[in-house]
Amino acid sequence: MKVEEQIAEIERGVEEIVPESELVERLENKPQLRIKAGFDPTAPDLHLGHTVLINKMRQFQELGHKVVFLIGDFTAMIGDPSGKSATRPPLTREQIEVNAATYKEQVFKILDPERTEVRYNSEWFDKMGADGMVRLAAQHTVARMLERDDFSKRFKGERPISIHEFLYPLVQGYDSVALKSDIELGGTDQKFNLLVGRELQKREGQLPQIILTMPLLEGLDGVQKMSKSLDNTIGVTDSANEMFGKVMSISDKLMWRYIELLSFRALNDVAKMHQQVDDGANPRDIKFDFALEIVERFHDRASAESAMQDFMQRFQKGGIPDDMPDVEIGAEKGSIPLANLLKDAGLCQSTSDAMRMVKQGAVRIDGERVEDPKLMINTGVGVYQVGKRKFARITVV
RNA sequence: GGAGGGGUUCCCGAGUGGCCAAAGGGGGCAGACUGUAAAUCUGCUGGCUCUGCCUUCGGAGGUUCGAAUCCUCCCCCCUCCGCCA
Repeated sequence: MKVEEQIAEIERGVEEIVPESELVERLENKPQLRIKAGFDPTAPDLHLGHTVLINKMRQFQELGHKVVFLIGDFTAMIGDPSGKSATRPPLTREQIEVNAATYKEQVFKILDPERTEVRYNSEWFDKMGADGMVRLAAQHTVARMLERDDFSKRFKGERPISIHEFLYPLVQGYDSVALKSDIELGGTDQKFNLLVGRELQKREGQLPQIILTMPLLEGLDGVQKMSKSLDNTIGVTDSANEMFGKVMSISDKLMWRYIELLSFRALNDVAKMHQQVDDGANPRDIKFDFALEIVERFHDRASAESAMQDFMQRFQKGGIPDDMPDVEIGAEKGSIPLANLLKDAGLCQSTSDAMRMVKQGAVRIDGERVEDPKLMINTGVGVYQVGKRKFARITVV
């Protein structure tokens, strides 16, 4: 593929390329580039936000380049200070290994294993030793470190910065030296760390990597970045039904952002979708297509279609889903008040909550709305529903 | 070390003796409507054996008929000054 064509593909969705001129040059001179992207195995689960970067890696693979999936098992022990004011608790070796294994498994749903090199940065750091670390630390000045926004804010604000936090960018930068990367991908919050990599490579006499930053994906709320702690994620291990529903729940506006960063559809396809909506098409149908694409990526086509069927059944027709949890609840006197039953079955958080739900008209038994929370339920089976999303087949014994 | 400010329900944040399970906002949930778990509107949002009762406002005591609100001690956070350099 011609360099100009590659550039157009590479720029898709990207926040910033530093410096762009070098990218052109590098592509012209070297047919297969080494693309590095590092991940700290600090949390066990990946979500769609993480996949923005992985999608970009895949794109490079499709253009014929070599991707290095770097697992920061050494770095995980430091904890990335980017944008943070608090220190993370250190992880044990075992936790890191478990997380890393999960990452690999998930990531290859997107990446081509043939064109991926999986590396661990403990490979070189375990051997480096204290003297090596000191030499590395000598490569950078405190003044340069303090150029970083979060550090300088903390410094000016007289908040603590631990010495080891200064090491993080250096360590990440050294990874680029060890891997001889041509390009490093990262989120916009990683820009400083990525630039340190360039710096260190220059000092080592290597051609400095070009850095390419990707935006941080907004979470389901549409405002804050997708993050487990904000509980606004779509996890790559979410069930097909859950994933489909979550995609359908994003607003019509946010949908375009997701499509831009997560869909593999060609750019002119996306332009067509915009046109269709402008011409009066229902954005819901665009979302259906997109949800199918995403669910298929992490499950398979059949599950995606069945998730769509289930979604329509439940929300468009107000029907009852095919599979739901079966619960058995014991009633000591042969009957049990409805509110208590709902709590015991896990459909409501507390009996007070159950009372509220019933009063608000959210509870149905076998499709019939009930209004009395104190209704005594006798032994037998029934399909209980709280709201549109929570169902259980409850057997009272 | 000195002076001051602050810790409130999931989060932010009001409340300075009773009308406070605690304003307002956010988030969440539910209902209506719809084109979807979009948007919009409305309601709910500590627990329970639920027209009543119980527990909650950093912690422990105390004053009072009655305390998130007053007093005492303790813990934690922030600001300014000093010490140090």
